[in-house]
Amino acid sequence: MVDKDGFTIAEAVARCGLPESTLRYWERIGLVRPIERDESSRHRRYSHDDVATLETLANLRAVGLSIEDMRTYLAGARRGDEAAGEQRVLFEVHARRLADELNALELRRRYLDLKVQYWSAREVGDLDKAADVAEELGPLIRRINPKDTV
Amino acid sequence: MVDKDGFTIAEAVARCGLPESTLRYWERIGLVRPIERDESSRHRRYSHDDVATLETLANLRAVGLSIEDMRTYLAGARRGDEAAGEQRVLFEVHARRLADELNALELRRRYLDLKVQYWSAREVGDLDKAADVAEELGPLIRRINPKDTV
DNA sequence: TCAAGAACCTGAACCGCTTCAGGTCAAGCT
DNA sequence: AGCTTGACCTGAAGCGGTTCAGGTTCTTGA
Repeated sequence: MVDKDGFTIAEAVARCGLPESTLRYWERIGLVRPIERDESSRHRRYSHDDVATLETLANLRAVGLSIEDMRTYLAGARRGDEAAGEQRVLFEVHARRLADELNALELRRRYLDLKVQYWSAREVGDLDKAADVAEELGPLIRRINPKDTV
Repeated sequence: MVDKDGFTIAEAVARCGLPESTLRYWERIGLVRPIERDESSRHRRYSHDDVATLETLANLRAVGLSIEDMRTYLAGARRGDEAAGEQRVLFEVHARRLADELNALELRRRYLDLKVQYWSAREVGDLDKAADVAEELGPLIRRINPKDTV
């Protein structure tokens, strides 16, 4: 703890919650600008600013933005109010996508619950119940995977 | 429509809803057994059984099973009642995982909604509202990404 | 019957990372 | 000074597919 003029990669990881490998990868592909290096060791030294960016990107990734969308967002954030409309649209699109995913996920959870019940019934040899559950599965499957017509 | 002793890959796709590329990929890695070929053209001909397996796998993939889990499942399904306990556990694990994902997704949706509100406020120059929304974002971010301490 | 276009084929490259192998560097113990 | 341990480095390969390039084969309609 001598100079303290930058965070090590481990410290950056502790702050943004992303794996080291991802930090290196994002730098490699130019999503974040090249990180300064310690003169002697050539190890990365993250600035406060770098870490703030990573924190934001971590959230954006968590909600499902693609690399390209994150690039777009960063560019828009740099332009400020001028790009506010585009930023709003970007987030609206993803909010919408997430709402859809939420519905799909709820169905899938029900499907898995039924699968548990089905194999549970077979486990204890209750074939009547197994048949009942299998019948419940049919209509659900069609809603999960509409192409599945069986 | 001469012989009708098997489905073409396009027909299989229509039934299971998976992309062609995935069908070829799963065959390549041995998740599904090698599909019979038409003698003259070498094109794949899927049996009824093949298609039924693909339909099931499509559902399992949709709910998030890994390739390895799907292999395990197929092996268990072949063993029948004897493996019922293992199958139940497999599905319980995934049902649990999905329930957790559902909670996380709900939080993320709220995060995106706030992001929309934030940029919407900036778009119309309502800085007070933008600041209010930004303040609401803080605690939410900590719940989405606990490592994010800013 | 022959040419065009659709459907299919394979192998390789790409995506967004993660993992692994093999090597460098800094700090602490002996 | 030498040695170990741990953090860090790079480049390459792996994962689960998807996409693309380049080449057959099937179908169809003029």
